[in-house]
Amino acid sequence: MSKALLDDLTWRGSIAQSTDRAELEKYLSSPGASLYLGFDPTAPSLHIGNLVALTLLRRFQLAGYKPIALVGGATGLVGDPSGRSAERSLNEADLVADWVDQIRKQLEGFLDFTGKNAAIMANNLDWTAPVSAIEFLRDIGKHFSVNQMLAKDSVASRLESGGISYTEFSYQVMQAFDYLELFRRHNCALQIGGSDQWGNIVAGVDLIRRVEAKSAHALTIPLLAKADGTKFGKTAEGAIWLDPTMTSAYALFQFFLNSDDRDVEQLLKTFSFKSRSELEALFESLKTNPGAREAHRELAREVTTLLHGADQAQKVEVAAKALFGQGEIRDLDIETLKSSLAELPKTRIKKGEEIPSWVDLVTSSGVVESKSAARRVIKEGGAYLNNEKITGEDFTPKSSDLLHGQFLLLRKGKRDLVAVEITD
RNA sequence: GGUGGGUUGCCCGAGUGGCCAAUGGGAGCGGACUGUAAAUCCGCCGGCUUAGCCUUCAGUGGUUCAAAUCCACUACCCACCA
Repeated sequence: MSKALLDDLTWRGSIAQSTDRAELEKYLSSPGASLYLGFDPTAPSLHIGNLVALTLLRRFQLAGYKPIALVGGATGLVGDPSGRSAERSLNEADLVADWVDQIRKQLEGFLDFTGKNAAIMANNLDWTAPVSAIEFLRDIGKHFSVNQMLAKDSVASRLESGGISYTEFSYQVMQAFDYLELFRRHNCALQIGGSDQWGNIVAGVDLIRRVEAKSAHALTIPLLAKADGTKFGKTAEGAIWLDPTMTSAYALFQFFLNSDDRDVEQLLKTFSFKSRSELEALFESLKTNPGAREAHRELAREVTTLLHGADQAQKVEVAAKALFGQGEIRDLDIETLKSSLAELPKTRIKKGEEIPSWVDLVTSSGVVESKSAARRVIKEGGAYLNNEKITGEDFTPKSSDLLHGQFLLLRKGKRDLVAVEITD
């Protein structure tokens, strides 16, 4: 069981580093083995990058292990220096508390809290807040060597680039304390995380060995690297969020559908719960018939379904098909059109008001930043009304251009769509 | 504390009185090709009531017909010296 899982993870490229593999297998073979993964509240939602490790946690639960999802109500107040070239600015405590709630809800949707290996939700503020500074320094701090702390990547790189505050320097101790606490409370002896968390995780492994004289384990998953060298999950508009009010299901679907061919295999291995043979069939299709983008579509479909449900996933896929239409947009019946446009950003015009000129319409739709930019795009042939290229600057849409008398579909370039709706 | 250097458009970085909305590169955007991909090629890339006008080169004030470029002060950064 444990070996099969680890072999599968290895095939997926989901193991960056681990503590002794044989020992880890042994632990995973023991009854009731559990593992934990922590997230700090640094925003009101998790983002797609967080989903990498979260997916891994879910795999473990599906394989029969007990997952513990930890939200860093305490560590989020301090700030993790890992992967950061400069000091973080501290967030207000009540803001962080609010984010903890939001993230907790997202995590709850991702794991199963029933059954014999029901997931556990934890917040490190629960055990960190009651500890006094003196207790912390005597009981925990005493087990840490500053020499070793300084050697950690997260600290060493910061010492070279402008320094680090005592606050962030202490972060690894707090995370180690978390691991110790979960070890004590739930007998949890495996912590997983992104590969940037290795240093923080082994700090906990060391602490458990020193305090409890027991061995605990660490497993990290590689940070996703894109073929073009840019960071996964970031777009020009910002991060891809799991919260549908921050990144719509439609945008999420499009994000994955538009993946670089070279990245699709790794993305499927990372996020998909399909079997190895199913995935290999998709990789084959990617090679032999890349234009069909079957693998991209499955990827987009599966992630969207996982995060927003099958209904939503189905809807946005149908919408995308209709809007990028093989078919004629005017032929869509009103219901299909309406539900498709519902997935897009919207601009409204009051009924009875004149339809603005083409330049103004493109500007107010928000696909460009200024009128000058709108003029440029129009002149360059990048502005489309109802999927038809319109290059005339002095053009003004007429009421006969309205789809079903109340909608216009604007497009900038190949994929930037906006709906214009005439409202009462 | 002393001396010297720097602060330019999203980023890097040229420009040392007019020809500067400002060279070049990157990012971004549009087009062509294709597959809502990549690569490549072409174009764009401060704003506006767009053949013209307006506002930008850390900030403030000054010199000049004319300043990103000269002067003064302020703020921040860097280097060498103590």
